[in-house]
Parts: sequence; structure tokens; C-alpha cells
Amino acid sequence: MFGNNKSILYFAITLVSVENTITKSSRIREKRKSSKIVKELNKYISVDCVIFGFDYDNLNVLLVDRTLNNDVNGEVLFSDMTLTGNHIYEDEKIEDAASRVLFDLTGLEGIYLEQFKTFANPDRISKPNDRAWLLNDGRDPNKRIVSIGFFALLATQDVTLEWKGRNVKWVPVNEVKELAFDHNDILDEALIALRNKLLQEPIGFELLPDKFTLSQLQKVYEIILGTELDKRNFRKKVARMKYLIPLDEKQKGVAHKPARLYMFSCDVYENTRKDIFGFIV
Amino acid sequence: MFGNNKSILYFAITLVSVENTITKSSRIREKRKSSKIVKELNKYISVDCVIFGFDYDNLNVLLVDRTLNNDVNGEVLFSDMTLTGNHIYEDEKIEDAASRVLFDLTGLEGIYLEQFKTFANPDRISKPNDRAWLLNDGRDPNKRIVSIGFFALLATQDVTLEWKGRNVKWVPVNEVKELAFDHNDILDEALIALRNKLLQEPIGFELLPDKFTLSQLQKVYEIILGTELDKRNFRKKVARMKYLIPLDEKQKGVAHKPARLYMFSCDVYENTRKDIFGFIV
DNA sequence: GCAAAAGTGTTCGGAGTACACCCATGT
DNA sequence: ACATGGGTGTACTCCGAACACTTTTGC
Repeated sequence: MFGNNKSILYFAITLVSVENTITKSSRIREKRKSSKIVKELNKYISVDCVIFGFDYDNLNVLLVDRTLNNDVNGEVLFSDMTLTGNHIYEDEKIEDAASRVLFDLTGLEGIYLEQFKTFANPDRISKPNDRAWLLNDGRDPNKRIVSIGFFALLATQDVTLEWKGRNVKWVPVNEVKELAFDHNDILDEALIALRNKLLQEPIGFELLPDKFTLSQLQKVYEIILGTELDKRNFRKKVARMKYLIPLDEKQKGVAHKPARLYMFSCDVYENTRKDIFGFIV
Repeated sequence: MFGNNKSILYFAITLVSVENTITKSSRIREKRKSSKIVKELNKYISVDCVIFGFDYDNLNVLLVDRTLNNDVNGEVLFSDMTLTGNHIYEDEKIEDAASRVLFDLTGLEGIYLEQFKTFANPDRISKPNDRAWLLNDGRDPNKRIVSIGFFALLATQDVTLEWKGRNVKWVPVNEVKELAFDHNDILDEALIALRNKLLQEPIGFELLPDKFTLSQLQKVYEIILGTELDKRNFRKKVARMKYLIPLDEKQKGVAHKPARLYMFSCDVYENTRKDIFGFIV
């Protein structure tokens, strides 16, 4: 852009031997209950996590059933869905709170997580269902609740869900109906942030298993950006990204020519990224 | 990027006649005190505004003197600086609170303002000076304070400062010393957000008067991105941006060939931008 | 053998980059 | 007259865009 010397948007590449690279931090797959000591919860600050999961066909978001029953006769007053979120402990960092929500749901740590926007307008809890829900939960629906929005990226298949007995499920983002509170707004903003981030940094692989094929990666870009990409051009571009490392390993059990697997090298990426930043600043 | 059809990062241009364009909303220069009715302030939610001002030589940030005196003998306990910020009224939207801070300081409305990150970790008010300051102000330094960070862009020359008798001043961003609370972190993050935004959307002109020269605009990019740009290449690029409209007007009173003035057409920009978004989504 | 996705090369246009001189004004 | 910043064109390279056929596997 605008350039003298090297373009700022382009990535200078230095070669790093493949043996010295490290993939993204391996995830803890074993599940255990959150071992947090019970401390005071702040009822008016919450983190909301927009958890995106990709299943090779759709971009999904993780939603939680919210059903309010009549105390007396158990009649269902309403039933809808919310994003995943929770309140924070008084001495907890907000990033830790977001990681905790994610861990409680999925048993995974080291997931890509990014703060994208905060929602704190007074009218975000004005709908009758939301007010009833808060009252039932012992909260004051007239008090402002600050929600700090994070989005997380993971491969749907890496996860089996559980969350405190509540029903959670994956919903394709374009099939999401009306959600609780202002969660539709939060989801929309998360999608915008995700798109912008995807155009700026290579985070697409975060939605895939550690080893993935180029077609899978291409599909990530196509679905999030809502466009179709040319296979040959895409692969030429990937060839320039030295941090996407081809493995001597192929897909198995597919009814067609098996594709080569690739992995992302965080190490190579960080090294090459430093060069640009040193140049800009 | 990755392309089939048209590149997503490039701006499709449609021609719009200059007569139909509107510049950015004209700013109210007349000063008046904020006419807000006094309502309850929420002492634990604040907006912090990183107000950037450009003066053709430096990118500056607006800082406020913070001096704590001993109640008894008036001795100065410490003196440092903070970003501009304030608490929010219970029924106020956060964007409105940020606009209000900006208006109280500068008397300007319609300024470019963007939420960029929220700071809410419990250790952000751990420094002794900060704790003393909060105590003196009747607040509990052990309670978490959520600060929603905004940054604002304006031309230093468009503003004469006043803020409730407190001393405010412009400081070049690379001469900022240690600030109160975690305001150095907030400033750093604001700079990163500003850089990213500048690479993504044409907001450079927000740091300039309504009518500006191309050299001034170039300097905005050079200083914020920390790089040098070639004059001819920059001008070729600008020629492609149809929303930067050359005027039949020149600089006056300069001791060299007077430069042509340009303005930004928000109208043209929005129209051309729709084309791309319609294409992506 | 057939269905299904993997994999591969070339041409064209446009943008990024590097580079040097004359012009209009105020003092 | 001179100092100061304004304003302009060309050549090269690289990337983005468009486009079609062969290969390998499972069934």
C-alpha cells in the first residue's frame, strides 16, 4: 500500500527449517470439571463467548437452550437460546473468565480467543423474556450489565459438549433465529470481527484440526468471506505462506484421491511477522 | 486476496458527480457546557477516550494533569497525567458517554469515535498513586473498574481546550511518559487499533481540517504507519480513490507553490463501499 | 468403470516500487 | 535570486484473476 520500500500488507518471508517448528499448542482433550475455588461473582460484568465451530460444511456457533418454567406448575413460560457466557469472579482477569467459559463447555484449553467488542447499553435487557429470566435468577433487570464479547475458533469435531446439565448445540450461523438479550447483535459483530481478522492474519486453520487439507482451508475462507475462490490461485497463494507446512501424510478412507495434509507453524509465522513489525515501527 | 472474481480488499469504484456529494458532517464549533441532567453516575464503569490530534508534524494525544494534594497542608503528594475519560450515567449509552467526554473537552460534535477495546483486569488499579487517588475521590480501590476504550480523531487546530478547570494538553505520542492506571497500555492498544483501521479504511482525513492538501494526508499515513511513502506513488493511489475530491481552491499564504485542496466525500465512499459488501455477503 | 475430489500452468491486466526534475509562491 | 514544498511520468516486477484437464482413490 502506498509504497516506498516494501508493502506493509505483504509478509516478508524468511526460511526456517521445518525441524525447528512447533505447531499450535496441543490441546488438552481430557475433560475435568473446572477446579475454580468458589469466590464472589460479579453479577453485572459478564463475558460472552461467541464460539465458532467449523465442520467442513458450515460455520456454526455454539448456543445454549434457555427455558424458563413457571415456579408453581412447571409450565414452560418461554424457551429460546443464548450465546455462551458467564459472570466473572471478583479477582479474575477477563481473558481468564473467557477461557474458563470455554473450558467448562468443551474441556479444551489453548483455544484461539479474542476480545472483539463490549456491549453495555442500558437497553440491552429490555425484552420481557430477558427481564423475567434475570428476575428468576436473582438479578435486577434495571441494572446495567456489561458484556465483554470474545470470539473463539475451533473445529467442531474436536469437541464433545457438556455444560452444567444445560443443553448446548451447534447452529449454523445463517440459521440462527432470534436470540436472548442483544445476542443477535453480538453475533453479528463477532462475524464482522472474524472476517476482518481473517483478512489480516492467518487464523483460518484455527477452525480446523491440527492436520488439514488445502481444500478444507479454502472452504474456511469461502464460507467466512462468503465468496468463491479459485483452487489454483488459492494454492499458489498458500505456497507463498511458508508457515503452512506440507506433511508427508495423506488423508485416509476417502472415496477419491487422498489429499496431502498440512499444518500451521506458529513458530515460522511469528518469526516472519517480526520482520514486518520491525520495519513498520 | 485469494482470488476469484474481484479482490475483496480492493475498492470497486463507481462514478458519482461531484455536485451530489456531501462532506463529513460539519462540526459544531460553538462551545457550550454539557446540558446533561444530573443523574446517577456508575462509579465502576467508565469510558476512556484516547483523543488523537494531528498538527502536521506529530500525532498527539490529549492528556489531563492529575495532581493529588495533601488535605491538611496542601503539599503535592504526586502529579502525573491520565487519558481523558469519565464515568457513565446509569441510563446512558456508552457511545453517548464517549461523545459527551469529547464534547465537554472540545465543544465538538460529530467527531470520529470508535470503541477499540475494554480494560477490566483487577490489577489495573494496583499502583499506590492510583489507589490514593481513588480513595480521595470516594471510590473503593479494591473494586474492579471496567474501562471501555474509545479512540477519537481530530485536527489539533480545530480545537481549543477546556475541561472543568483541569489542565489538559496535547502530547506527541512518542513523548508520553508513565501515565496513571494502565493508561499506557490503553494508549498502546489504541495506536495498534488506529494503525489497523487506517490500513483498512480511509480515515486519515479525520485527523485533518475539512479541506486539506495531499502532502498533509500523506504525512498522516507516514507518521501513523511509521514509514516513508513516495510522493508520486501516493498521489497515483489517491487518484484511484474517487471519494477524495479535488477542489478548485488552493492554499494561501505559504512561501512556496500553493497546494490544491481536497475534501473527503463520505457520500461517494459509502456508495462505492456498498458494492463491495454486496459482493462479499 | 465411474464418481469425486486432488492436483497442476499459462496468459493478461493492474498495482506496487523505484526514481529526478521543473514550477509557483513568499521573502 | 533563492528557498520551499508542489506537482508530474516511466519502466519493471509481482500479484490477482480467469480458465480446463489429468490423477488417484473407494465403491
